[in-house]
Amino acid sequence: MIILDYRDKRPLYEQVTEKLMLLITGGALSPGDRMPSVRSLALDLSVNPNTVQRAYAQLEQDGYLTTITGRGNYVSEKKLWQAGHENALRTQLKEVLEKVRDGGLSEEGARDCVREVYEEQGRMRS
Amino acid sequence: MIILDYRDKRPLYEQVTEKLMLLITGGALSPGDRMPSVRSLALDLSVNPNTVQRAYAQLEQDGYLTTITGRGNYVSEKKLWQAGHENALRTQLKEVLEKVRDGGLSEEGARDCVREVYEEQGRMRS
DNA sequence: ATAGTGTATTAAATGACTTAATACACTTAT
DNA sequence: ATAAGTGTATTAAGTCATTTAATACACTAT
Repeated sequence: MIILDYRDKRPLYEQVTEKLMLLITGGALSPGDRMPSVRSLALDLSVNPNTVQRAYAQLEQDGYLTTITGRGNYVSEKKLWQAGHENALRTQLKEVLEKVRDGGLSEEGARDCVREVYEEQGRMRS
Repeated sequence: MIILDYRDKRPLYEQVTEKLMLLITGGALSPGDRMPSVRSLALDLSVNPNTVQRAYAQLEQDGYLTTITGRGNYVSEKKLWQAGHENALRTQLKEVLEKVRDGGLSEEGARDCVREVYEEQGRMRS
């Protein structure tokens, strides 16, 4: 379900959080779907239950999951995370744009990057 | 000369490296200019000399500084870092673009962000 | 010679992350 | 009711990168 990258400098719980989020927003997991239990996912990833717990807690905080004690974690309705997700993406992009803009990259240069990256997506679909 | 942000999660040496780099690429420091000594900058920033040394070493590695043992660190000629700098900015931007693209942000959404951020720059100039 | 450079090394302190071992309350199925 | 499986919380220990501290050495300029 998930593959962890131990060369990545980011903490494990952050990787788990991000990958699960992508499975949800990408539609691989649908609203109402039950998530694997904290313990079982920890076993799958060869990771401590606390680490998975931390990821689940973050995902619930951000509206992607709804937790029911004793039952499990369930993917939330789209309306609960859609807006926040879109906003987070834009904020993330803008922060880097401000950084590279201050670093001297021209608006044209930035547009080039956008074009290249989204052309790349086109190739992936074919 | 530099103000450190202790709320920033990134290590100090990384902040110092980035800020000095911006002073160089931004033209506040010109090729040939002598940098403050490792010890004096460390005093200025209330930071350990090792931390400054690490920043200087990174800047030399990336071509922004030329080090002469016993004399000091000097801002390198533009040709030594110009290309690498431009490339680093593009790579940095592209990595985030791929991330938000995979997260579901449309190409139009990305273009909006570019427009907004560079409009912001226009306002700063006035 | 003396003072100021960059550089290197070793030791200790700090803090975030991770693992480990439990424990408890709740829900479901038997 | 009992047992198994949930989420949740706590405490302790270990790991690792970062940072500080204290030196030491080679080089350069005055």
